[in-house]
Amino acid sequence: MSSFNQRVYEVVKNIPKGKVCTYGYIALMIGSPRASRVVGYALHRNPDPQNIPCHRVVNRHGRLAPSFAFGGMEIQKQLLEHEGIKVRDDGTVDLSIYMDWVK
DNA sequence: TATTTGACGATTT
DNA sequence: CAAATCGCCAAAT
Repeated sequence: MSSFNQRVYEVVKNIPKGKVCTYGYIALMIGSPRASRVVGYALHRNPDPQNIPCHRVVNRHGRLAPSFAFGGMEIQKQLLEHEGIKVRDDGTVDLSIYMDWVK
């Protein structure tokens, strides 16, 4: 119980619809501000894709995962737009707008 | 069982 | 201002 991965999973689930979050912030929420790496890796394994909308998680620049996201950035981009999030051609989102829920 | 690496981020040099 | 290094934890080899 209380595994690291579990906490990441819970925080990501807690992300409001139409908003995004960064790996670093999730790490901060679980109590390890420097475990952003582990957060990303935890989502990489994605133990529960049904409840873990990885497409809502971006890096601190608001950029989507460049390597891969469940099939391609295009899909992620569409999912984000589907939630009402504007995604630039670069695959970046305005953290000033979509991250204000934490502030 | 031990070592290496991996969707990142902050700090230090 | 830029580059390099440290920190975090788990999974794969």
